[in-house]
Amino acid sequence: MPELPEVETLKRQLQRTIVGKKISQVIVLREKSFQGNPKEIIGKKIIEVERRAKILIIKLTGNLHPATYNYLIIHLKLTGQLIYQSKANKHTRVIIEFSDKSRLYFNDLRVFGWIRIIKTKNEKQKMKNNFGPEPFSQEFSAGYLKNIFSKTARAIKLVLLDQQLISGIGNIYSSEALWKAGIRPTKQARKLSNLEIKKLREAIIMVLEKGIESGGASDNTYRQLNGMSGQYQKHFLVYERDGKKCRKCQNIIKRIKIGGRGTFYCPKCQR
DNA sequence: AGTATCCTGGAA
DNA sequence: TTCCAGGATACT
Repeated sequence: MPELPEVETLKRQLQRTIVGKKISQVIVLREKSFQGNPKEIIGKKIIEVERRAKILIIKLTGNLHPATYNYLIIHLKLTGQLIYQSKANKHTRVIIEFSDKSRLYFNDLRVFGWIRIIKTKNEKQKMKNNFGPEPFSQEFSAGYLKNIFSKTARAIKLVLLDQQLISGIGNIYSSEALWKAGIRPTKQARKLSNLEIKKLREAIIMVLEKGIESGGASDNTYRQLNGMSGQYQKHFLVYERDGKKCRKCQNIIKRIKIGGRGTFYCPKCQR
């Protein structure tokens, strides 16, 4: 579930909570959830926390030259949670303990998520370069979208989910943005008009901003760093509203599948 | 471009 | 008991 707004919420909360702390212990309860040797990060301090697409990057002190750093890369995938000062439950996969005895719990019901150690800035940069532009960046312009859309016959919904083309949009916010822009999710990307592209770009930025303001969407497993739910699910425009009335035109919202993913739209006002 | 797959648990 | 789920990738 965690998409850009959910991961950004955690990034901001981690930044003001764990920066400066020293890792004293790493407990791996499920091998698959931690890639690399957990002993390698013991004794290291958290320098800063950043986000790229749906990934968290925690910068750590290195152990050789002062200018070398290590990085912890975290992908929450569908059901990952990062909770600070909680206690373990049956879905806890990794516990990171700091020297002040406070703890960060990585819970992940479906075990698709992971934590990974990256040892060089170069490797981190390479990882970051695999993603398309961030929606809040200058690069994410109508011109850029027009260019990538023109090259594909895929449905617009699938293009929005493609992390190599655009960073951070997942199943929830793609449905939300397409509804706001009045575009049918099945429409071929290359067939969008300039006006539709402009509207879609603005809609994407607006729904992601609203998501961040709401602390993310917690209709299911997502939680903020303190364990509390996000609130965006209370503001869903179309997502999970199948069978209900469209908020714009009162028509009934439909649910279909695109690329195997549940997709919600209004047949009347999304063309 | 479409489907299976990694896992677990809740809903149907 | 079967079906389905917010991500991403490896297949055909």
